Amino acid sequence: MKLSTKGRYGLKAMLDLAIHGQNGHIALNSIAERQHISEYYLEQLIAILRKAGLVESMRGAQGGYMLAKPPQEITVGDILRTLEGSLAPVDCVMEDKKIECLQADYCVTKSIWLKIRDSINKVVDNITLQDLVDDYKQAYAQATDMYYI
Amino acid sequence: MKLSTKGRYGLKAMLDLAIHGQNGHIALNSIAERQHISEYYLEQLIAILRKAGLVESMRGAQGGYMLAKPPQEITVGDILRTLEGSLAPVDCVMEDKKIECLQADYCVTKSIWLKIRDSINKVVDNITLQDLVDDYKQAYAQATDMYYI
DNA sequence: TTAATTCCTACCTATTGACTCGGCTTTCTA
DNA sequence: TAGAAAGCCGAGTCAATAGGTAGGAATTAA
Repeated sequence: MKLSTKGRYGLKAMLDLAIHGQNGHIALNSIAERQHISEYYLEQLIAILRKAGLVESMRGAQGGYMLAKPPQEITVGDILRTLEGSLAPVDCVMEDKKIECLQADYCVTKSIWLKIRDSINKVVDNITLQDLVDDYKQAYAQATDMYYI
Repeated sequence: MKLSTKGRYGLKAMLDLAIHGQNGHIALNSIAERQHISEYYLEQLIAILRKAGLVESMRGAQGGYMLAKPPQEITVGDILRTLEGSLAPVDCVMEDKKIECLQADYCVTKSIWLKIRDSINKVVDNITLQDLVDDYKQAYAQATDMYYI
């Protein structure tokens, strides 16, 4: 029941963009450096976020990435589900599942998995990037660098 | 963020014991057969549950397993945490973690992970095996077999 | 034109999940 | 008291996945 680095790194990168990318694009390598993430690996993660419409890119010199929407319109849930897939604890209660379980009507544990899924979604859908930016600014009122996310 | 088969199979086995093991011990192979789980694999899982004090065993002919406590005193959380470890989404908020994260005071995402962990625990700690037995009996009022857990 | 940057695809490697197996020990029962 | 029926234990296997590397093509500002 662990989140992978995809979700954690991706959230770090998005928060980095929310903090440092208010005007103009940010190069991937500067995000990777600040957040101590492999640049090559982050490249793959941010491609997923781009295809999901959460970040915008600009190619070429002075290019980079920025948030596609204001940070108060991007939730932690958007980011985590984009990178991790459904946060359901078992496949049978994934939001986007194709095949309905034949035993669903008789299954007594399905309700447990549903409750877990919904409680996780409730948490992550009620925290926006702006909330995290605010927390960050409060914690670092006098600091200059952001290492700790 | 998926539960492994350890947690799912273990819960199935415990529910099987709660339903079929009211008087006397149940042989592992009969649980495995009813629940469609590899007997050899289940052996390893039930060993963990035994060491955690959730089931009791009896060796030798006519031996087997039974719940160590009444089903209303065993929660889904007890079972899942025994088999999966902490249900925390990241290591830094595991209940039993040894090393305190040095950046904990400054970390803005830690509060997210804590909320997720606590919301999962709240769900699973408030469902007992007896609750599941009741659900099962209601769903199967007229059925004889239990395949679907 | 060139340097900086994203985009895309393929590849690698260690770890883990999910079993499988063999042999030993214990205990009931005939 | 022998033998069958169970649990106990440790090792081995195999495929999938996580996490990361790498190379080169395309794009764009200066």
